[in-house]
Amino acid sequence: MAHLTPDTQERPYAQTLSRLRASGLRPTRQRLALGRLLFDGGDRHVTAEALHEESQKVGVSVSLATVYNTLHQFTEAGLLREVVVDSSRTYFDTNVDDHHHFFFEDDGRLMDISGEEIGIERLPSAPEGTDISRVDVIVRLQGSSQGSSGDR
Amino acid sequence: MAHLTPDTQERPYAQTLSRLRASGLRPTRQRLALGRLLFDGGDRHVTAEALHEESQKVGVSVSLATVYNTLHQFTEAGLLREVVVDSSRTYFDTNVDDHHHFFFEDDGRLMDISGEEIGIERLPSAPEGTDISRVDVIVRLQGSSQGSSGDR
DNA sequence: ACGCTCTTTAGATACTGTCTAAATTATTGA
DNA sequence: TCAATAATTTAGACAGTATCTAAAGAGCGT
Repeated sequence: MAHLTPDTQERPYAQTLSRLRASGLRPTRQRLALGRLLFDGGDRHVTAEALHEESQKVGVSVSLATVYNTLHQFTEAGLLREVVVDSSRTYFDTNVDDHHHFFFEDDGRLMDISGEEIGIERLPSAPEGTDISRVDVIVRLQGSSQGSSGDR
Repeated sequence: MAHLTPDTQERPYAQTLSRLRASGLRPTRQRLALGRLLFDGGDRHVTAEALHEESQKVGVSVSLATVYNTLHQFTEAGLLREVVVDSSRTYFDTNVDDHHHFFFEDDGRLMDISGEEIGIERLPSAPEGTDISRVDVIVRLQGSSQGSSGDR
């Protein structure tokens, strides 16, 4: 539990660099830049499009295809987790610990619910021949009256 | 609880007809046909594409646009529920009671988990200014070794 | 049957995401 | 350091799901 090393301030790419190495991914300019955006400064929920835009704003030129590639590679490497809450967008979560989500239906935002904050009892056993790969709990919310961050 | 009137055999469209009337939707040929496919014979999980194909197989000509329209209208009317488990497809569930789902990741099938079979404790309260519209629990499964019904 | 309104429809359009083949970049060994 | 090799990036084509448009068709009250 608890977050990993946040030596963020000092050597910006150190964290991402070691993660890439551990996953056998070459530390390219693009992956380092995206990794920095993703992993520096707390948990995040991003879509490919959003991350792509963000990287452009920060002045890093990365193609959309690479953003998709990278997000999937990071996911395979266990650095990210896919969250399915909206059938038109795929979200990636930098928090890969056991946890669940609030989903603000009004503006498409996600918020973590830590694994301890929620409990499931009487989970039925998996059908013959299958194994449970994950249990997702999504608490859908409506009526957000805060015109906060993410716009649409 | 328990399912609603299954006088299915006798007057095939009676059930759909009354549902349409109750929702203020005109009982058109298309809606009746789709309603029959959906509501006769137990709970179902369908995608728009699948329902479209199915209607063609049964010899009912319905455009894809109409299938989408109808599924959404039925959902608004509370006759169907949308289930989000896969970011590339939208599933519609004819079971609108409180319940959850098994999702077979291998073949994209869904299976209901009744509301009683699962229990949630310690649900965190909704953030300021929001209300919980629904809580979805998705139990993702892998390794189905049964080449049963739905193929892909 | 008439007319008003709701529905349906084909086809265009939008959008997310993937694929391809060529150019670029990282890595390795000399 | 340099070239050879392999991984990576990229633009643009492509695929799939879903929506939109405007015109034709069908239900319903009178």
